[in-house]
Amino acid sequence: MTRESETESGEQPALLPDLARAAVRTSRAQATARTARPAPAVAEDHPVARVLVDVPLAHLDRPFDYAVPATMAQTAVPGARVKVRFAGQDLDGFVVERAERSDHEGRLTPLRRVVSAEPVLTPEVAELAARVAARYAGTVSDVLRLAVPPRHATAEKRPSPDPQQPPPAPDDAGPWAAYEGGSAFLAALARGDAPRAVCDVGPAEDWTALLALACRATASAGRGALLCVPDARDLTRLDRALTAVLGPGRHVALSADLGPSKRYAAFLAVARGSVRVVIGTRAAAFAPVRDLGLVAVWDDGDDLHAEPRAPYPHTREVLLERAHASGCAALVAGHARTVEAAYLVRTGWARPIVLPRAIVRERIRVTVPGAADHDLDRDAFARASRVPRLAAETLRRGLTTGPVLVQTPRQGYAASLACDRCLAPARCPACAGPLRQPGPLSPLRCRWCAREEPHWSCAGCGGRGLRAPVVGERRTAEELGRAHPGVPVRTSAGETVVAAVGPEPAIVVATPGAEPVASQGYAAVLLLDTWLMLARPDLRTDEESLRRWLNAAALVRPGGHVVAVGDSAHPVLQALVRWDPAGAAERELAARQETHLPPASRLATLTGEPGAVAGVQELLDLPTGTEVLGPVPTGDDDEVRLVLRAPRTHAAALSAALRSAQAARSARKLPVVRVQVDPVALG
DNA sequence: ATTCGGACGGCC
DNA sequence: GCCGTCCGAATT
Repeated sequence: MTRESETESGEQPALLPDLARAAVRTSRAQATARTARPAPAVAEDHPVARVLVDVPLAHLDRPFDYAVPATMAQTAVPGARVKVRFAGQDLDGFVVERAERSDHEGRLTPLRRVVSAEPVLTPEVAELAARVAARYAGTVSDVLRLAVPPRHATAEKRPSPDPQQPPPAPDDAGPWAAYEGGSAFLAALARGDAPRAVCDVGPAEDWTALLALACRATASAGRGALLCVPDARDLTRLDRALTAVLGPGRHVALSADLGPSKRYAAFLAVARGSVRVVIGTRAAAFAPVRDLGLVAVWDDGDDLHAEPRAPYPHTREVLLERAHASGCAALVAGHARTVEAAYLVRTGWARPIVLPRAIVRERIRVTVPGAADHDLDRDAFARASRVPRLAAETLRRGLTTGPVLVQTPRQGYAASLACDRCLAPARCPACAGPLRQPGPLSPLRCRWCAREEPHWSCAGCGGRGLRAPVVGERRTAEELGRAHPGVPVRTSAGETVVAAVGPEPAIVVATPGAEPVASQGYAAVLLLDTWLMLARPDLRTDEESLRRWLNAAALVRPGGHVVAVGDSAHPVLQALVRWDPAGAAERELAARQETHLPPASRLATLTGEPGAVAGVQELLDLPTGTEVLGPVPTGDDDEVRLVLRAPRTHAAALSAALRSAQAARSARKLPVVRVQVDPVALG
């Protein structure tokens, strides 16, 4: 600190004697120093380093040229981390290119220091970061912070393992053979081709085996594979499957919760080309896999794939960007098909890979007991609990042969009430919003319009009785345990997620997304209180509900039975009964097209102080056909949100307009706003 | 004449 | 963002 403040008195030459000339300023003291000292030795070959400096400012988000001192000629390689003097401070940056000359008019400041000669930012990833930043109207610096993990010097000193020979191609297509287009996809990968597919993975299927085989086929052609999953639990499972299919040491798992040292060591093994098959959570989408042959994403509807930090890129989009740029193969796989995946199929970019209907029917039977079941129930347990007779019987029968999964919505998930006779959600007569009871003795109140409703009666059946439908996994477990003495009950929810259960009979109560895998599949699966999930006031409720039910139901063993408790007329439950993820996604895609929502349109939101949002809006040079909605108060602080929608043909222009408006604001020292392109939720 | 501070422009 | 420069106002 004292040193910095002394620069003016001419101590800089003493600090960096051989660089004094390049670091010249107009001050007389330094001018004297310049003539007194020998010229700095600059690298003979490619003396210019183009550097991406880690500055958060939108208008400075471009490479800056620096002189390469001769001492750094060999270490300041493209991809290396460096320290540079920028705006009077020492900042981190990456060399992206070495050049013979610079377009910069003025004198080039020398690089201050090469932090490490390890080329951690490969040209492909630098290019990817630029494309992702452009798509999401953000800065390259922000993307690089997501793409390159923090350095760990000790991990860097250790060598990475030697690269291995490609494994042999799979002997046969294994589980892929059952799928229409499955064997052809696998064979194309093994040939080193670049097939692109959307795969609706069927029920009672080990998806990790499918993905591991795709990796092996790709690796057998001598190419790299990159596969992203939503969370650590999926990663552990996939890790095991890859070890089984590829053998040990041929792949690596990248995830933030490895800790800094292991994480960086794994990253380096990838960057150095020691390992060519990479699996990981969302940050791994940027992994510098050599000679990329396949990118794949599992369960792309899971919102964990949406990065919460600016510029909020989505794993699927990052991977597809890589597939576009490198021309490699791509696989979007899940039990559910997202609207975005449906769009890839619709445009012909990807081919669908599906399980023939006949095989689906052999593997699973999904039933939604009609409302009549509830009325006819004589079984006191079935009436008192939320489990109609058919579900209770399925549970009982399942328990004679193995574990039964009971999915129940999370407590407090949608704290609305339901009619205790017909189970319809209690709705406000004025606005149809969900009703809730703030306290045990307080009157009902609408969550949307806040109207009090002391004399409610059910619009459907006229019933006056209410139940608090959110029983929660704990009470569900207690109820079921009492009804089945001697059967072990296990709960998996929230903090205490159970990864797997064995084949012995047990009641496994889980909240959505926390379902343990059963080693031999569940004998049966019950989905309780499905209307609660559907009652969530969210735009993507239907898709998200179906995805969670398909994921839970898929855990049955072949020939297993699934009972979903809810309104059998509801289109989402019908899609579940028919096991039709593709049809549901196509219908949703059509609806989104009509309402000009992504993926058929490009949507962006601007959030911030009203003045800042208005300021950015004024600077926007929007492409023709852009709709401007709002601004509308968000309810948080004093912030407002502006929504922009452009036809897909103008998607790039919309992002570009946003970026340049933000840059213009930033250059004028005015506050920028939060920009989200195609946000997962509008909230 | 000298010092202080706030605004502004540039950042290689 | 931060630093350096410039210029006007306050201070000796």
